[in-house]
Amino acid sequence: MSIPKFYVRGLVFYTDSFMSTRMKDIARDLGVSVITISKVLRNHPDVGDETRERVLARVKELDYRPNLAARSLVTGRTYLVGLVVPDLLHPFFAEIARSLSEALRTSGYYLIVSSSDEDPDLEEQEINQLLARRLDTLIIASCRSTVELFFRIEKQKTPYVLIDRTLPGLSANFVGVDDEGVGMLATKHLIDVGCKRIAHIRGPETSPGIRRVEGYKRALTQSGLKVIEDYIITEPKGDVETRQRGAEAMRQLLNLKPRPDGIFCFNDPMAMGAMNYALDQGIRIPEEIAIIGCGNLHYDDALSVPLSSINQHSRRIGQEAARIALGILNSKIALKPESVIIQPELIVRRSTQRARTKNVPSRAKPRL
Amino acid sequence: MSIPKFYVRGLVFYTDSFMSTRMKDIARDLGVSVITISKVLRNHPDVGDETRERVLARVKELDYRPNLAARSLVTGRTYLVGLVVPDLLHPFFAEIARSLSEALRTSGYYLIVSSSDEDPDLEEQEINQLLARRLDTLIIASCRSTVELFFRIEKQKTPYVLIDRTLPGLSANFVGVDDEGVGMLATKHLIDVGCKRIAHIRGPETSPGIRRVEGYKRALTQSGLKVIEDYIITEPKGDVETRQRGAEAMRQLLNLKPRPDGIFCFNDPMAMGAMNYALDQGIRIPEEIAIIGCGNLHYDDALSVPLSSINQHSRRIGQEAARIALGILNSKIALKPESVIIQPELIVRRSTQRARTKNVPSRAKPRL
DNA sequence: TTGAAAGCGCTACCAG
DNA sequence: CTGGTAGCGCTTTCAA
Repeated sequence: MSIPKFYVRGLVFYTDSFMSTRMKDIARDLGVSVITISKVLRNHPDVGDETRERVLARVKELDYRPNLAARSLVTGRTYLVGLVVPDLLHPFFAEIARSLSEALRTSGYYLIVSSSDEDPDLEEQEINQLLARRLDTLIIASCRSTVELFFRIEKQKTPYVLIDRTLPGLSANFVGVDDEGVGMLATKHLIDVGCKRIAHIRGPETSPGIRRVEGYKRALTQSGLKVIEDYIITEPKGDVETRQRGAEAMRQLLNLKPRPDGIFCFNDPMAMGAMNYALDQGIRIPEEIAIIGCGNLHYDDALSVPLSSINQHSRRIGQEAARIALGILNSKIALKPESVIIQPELIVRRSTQRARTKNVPSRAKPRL
Repeated sequence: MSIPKFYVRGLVFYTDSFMSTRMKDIARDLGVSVITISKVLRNHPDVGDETRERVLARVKELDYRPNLAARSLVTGRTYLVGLVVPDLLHPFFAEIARSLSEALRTSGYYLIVSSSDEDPDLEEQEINQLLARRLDTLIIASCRSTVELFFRIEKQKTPYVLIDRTLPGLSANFVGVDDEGVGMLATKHLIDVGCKRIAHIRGPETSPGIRRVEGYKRALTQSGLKVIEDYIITEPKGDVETRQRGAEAMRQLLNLKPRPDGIFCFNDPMAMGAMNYALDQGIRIPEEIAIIGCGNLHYDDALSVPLSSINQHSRRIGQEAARIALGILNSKIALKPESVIIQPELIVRRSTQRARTKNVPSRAKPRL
């Protein structure tokens, strides 16, 4: 790189390579100013028709695209929204990523995704990176248990929306399902189908894990059933490697006396793991043990025993998060934090369909 | 914004808000030059220990992070890699995204993902965006059938790696499975378990779809079986809404006389759809019809009839793509395009386990 | 309708 | 070891 700059530029012009085109090059070619090019590219009205035509022609010819990093530097906007999730492979988050990306794209925003692997330190690193890149908004399904990081985000004036998980003591934009409702809905359903000894394989110490347990307990209490702590199995990393954890939890539950006859699992993969383990032990589902999960994943109805579940409406979570994010970005004034709580929906399949059923909502449609 | 700039900056200093910190601010506070700050932040050795300490202290105190957009503008590097896939929800691509992101992160690169929804025009738009952002590399599972777009990428001097799908007439970096091998492996397996009339629900007109058909035909021919065109069902968008398509294809196949007794499906969701439809019609699997898919998705062994499949090693695809991308980024000279062809692996489960089995490789491990 | 001047926040280069 | 000068590619403001 000891070649003087102007010489390099000279080469560009003749060899059509090495460095990429800039507005300056087009301006020189056409004998107009850089500003004019800039205006044309942003559809600014202050340009004569003929000039505009000529510019567009040359832009097309060179397949020119303005450098967005340079633009960002001036405008302070990156048109980039960051999404931080614990695990992209988890269909729940993949679906959110998908709907979010779709919704943002129509407004010209792009999504940059990162995975925290359910590790609070990694999450912090990722968020630091995203902050350094000056993203316009962050959308976060956080695995942190303290609010300090979020205060730091606020200090940088980067708007953010929490999804799926809230933090106590944090007044922020939030979109998620009513998790206590999830716990109640699932547990009440097990009670309705005649289960007497209902266990819960719970999730991690994030808000969904905590609230679903609360809902579970509340449903039991309301129906006059006792909460038995042995029936609550804790699986620390609820959204990672869940099938093995579900199986292990089921192993523990099967050793209890009396054995539970209904299990509400934190999520579907966990329920799948638990169910397979039980089936492998020769236990009949739902006759001996009824099982319900959460997430309503798309393969639930193709399982060896189709799995009852709670629909969390992940698609809507992404859409609502996008709506809030765009609202903030289009508003010149600071908006009050908004909370969108989505109501869960019970989906009944065979894994909870027992003889003594009463009060069961209409069946899920036959598969396909 | 009619407040004079210096006044605004003055406010910053006292109110700790409104605009974000810059190197200039820290330099002023400490009475050193901006350059010194920059050097400290990039671990440049040319800084005295005491100065370095003071800078780091202030940086920490202010929770300062350099503006990466500004840095990019100077260095010409964004430390951003773009991934373009047809569908993030598809576990195959989600897994690739995951492993890719993991591998890149350890070298300081970040991943920006976009979904093309299996739409060539959308894919082009997405790629244009990514090019405008001057990403350091692009990783693309393309749904395009012409190479013109890729020549344009090459003109911008943006290195790229194709994954999963190649294009005829394009000499580019590529990582993917040996798709003809996939077709042969699956079809041969069906032949080995005694199937005589083997159908194929094929994928789209991208290289995996095309090559798998070729492998299917070749396996038939090699075993002295005739290729019957009616037994090949075409499903245009193979990686989108696949279950419905699988079911529909199965409906067509069941109407044929004689009915096929073995089906190789382009991917697992399609196989799931096909299998469920057949089961709902009262057909016994694998006794009446054996089914094999491709992808070896994580729920395959929990299905009502556990699904035989071909493992495509998506994790490795991500890792290899990352390796190639990093190789390009760390090399000062232009490298020759590299091709990594991963060998597929047969996973046998119940959906192809028939009485007349011969020559069947060892069973998949019992679930969990 | 057009464009000159100024500057976004940072780093490369080279002189001291 | 330190820092001044110059400039990355673009937009903003305002004058012509």
